[in-house]
Amino acid sequence: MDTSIDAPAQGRPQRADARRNHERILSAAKTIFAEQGIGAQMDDVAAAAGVGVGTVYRHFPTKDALMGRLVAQHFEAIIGLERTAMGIEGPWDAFASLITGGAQLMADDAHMRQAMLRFPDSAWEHARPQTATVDELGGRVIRRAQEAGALRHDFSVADMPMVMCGLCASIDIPGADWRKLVDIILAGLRA
Amino acid sequence: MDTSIDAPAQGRPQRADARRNHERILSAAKTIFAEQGIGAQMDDVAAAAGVGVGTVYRHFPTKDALMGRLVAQHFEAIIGLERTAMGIEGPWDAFASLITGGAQLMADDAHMRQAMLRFPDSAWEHARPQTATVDELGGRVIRRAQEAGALRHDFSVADMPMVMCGLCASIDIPGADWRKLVDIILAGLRA
DNA sequence: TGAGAAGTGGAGGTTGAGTTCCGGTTCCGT
DNA sequence: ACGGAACCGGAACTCAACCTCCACTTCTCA
Repeated sequence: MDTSIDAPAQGRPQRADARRNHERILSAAKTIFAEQGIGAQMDDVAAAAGVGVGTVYRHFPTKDALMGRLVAQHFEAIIGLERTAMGIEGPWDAFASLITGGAQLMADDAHMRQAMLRFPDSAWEHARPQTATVDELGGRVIRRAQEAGALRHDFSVADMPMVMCGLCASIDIPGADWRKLVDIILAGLRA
Repeated sequence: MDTSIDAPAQGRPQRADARRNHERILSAAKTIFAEQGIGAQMDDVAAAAGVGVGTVYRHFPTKDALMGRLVAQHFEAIIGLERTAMGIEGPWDAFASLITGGAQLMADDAHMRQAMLRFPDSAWEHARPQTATVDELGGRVIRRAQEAGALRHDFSVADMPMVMCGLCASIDIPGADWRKLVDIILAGLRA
């Protein structure tokens, strides 16, 4: 995954051990936040990465920044989903794959759910560039489905977070089947 | 609203000022939590009730207990909604009023949303009796709509939390119109 | 290989929110 | 009116979590 965002923009390159630690922290943070949710502590992340807290703070100036980087990573996954969707022939199928795929992505990743529902806005700021791309590509998939007369015309990219957040919240409900909600929402979205 | 749950079960009755303060705290807590969400502080609740923190803790042993009592109150509101729904003639209209009304109830109350999405199970314990009734009445409304052939047959009471949580999460998305999601879900639920 | 820049670790400072404690006050039965 | 039980208030305690600081270690370049 591209780490250039976190590396210093100029000057001499990061030392090898620093680069290694950066990756370890990111990977540990993902696991820890997925397991313990937003309440996970920086000390835990540091321990899981086999590193001191000070090192974590050297790489990410604040907890928000660390969480933000994780959000950004997840949005990169969604961008991948969108590119795949754009390659699908049927306009409706492409759109449906976006919803289903997005839900599946969240179902597989507790951290992403936490991010969607509980991360403070301040953490989302760090993922601005990614969210912009997500909106741009998502908009295209939506427009194509609408032009084919398959998708409700009053649905827009701005409504995607609402739908995805809704699905996201439902995944954590014990004893509920989120696939049924995907089904219901897709049925409700058909033109 | 019934306060007997919080009053001591036996012994001499509460003093008049204590009873008065109990109500004031509950009412202030509702406002404060609705405005500020789960992050609201006990000191703020006390201030809004025109009372010291000590008094708040005399009436509710912990923040969880106070929040739990509020959750219970909200479920009582939902029970009211269900009774109203049972009086509506059209089986589908009755069901739709439940979804719409429940969403509206949550839209009006940030505390309820916080509770749905973020409360620890420990706080929900305080609302057990109410949730049981909610399920019982909700089940009747759902069954009636299904018997009339208006509602998908694979939908059950167990799916209600999923739908409501989904709606709930979407309400907090900035720039989104949750009424549209209600519309989409209802369209998807029609048989 | 050695100098010094870059990086590390983790004890402890700081802050903020929940809870306790107890001297003072208010209510109620006699 | 009065005694005492119940109740009140809010300063202070406690505890947990984020973040800082700096003595020490590791890497890199000449």
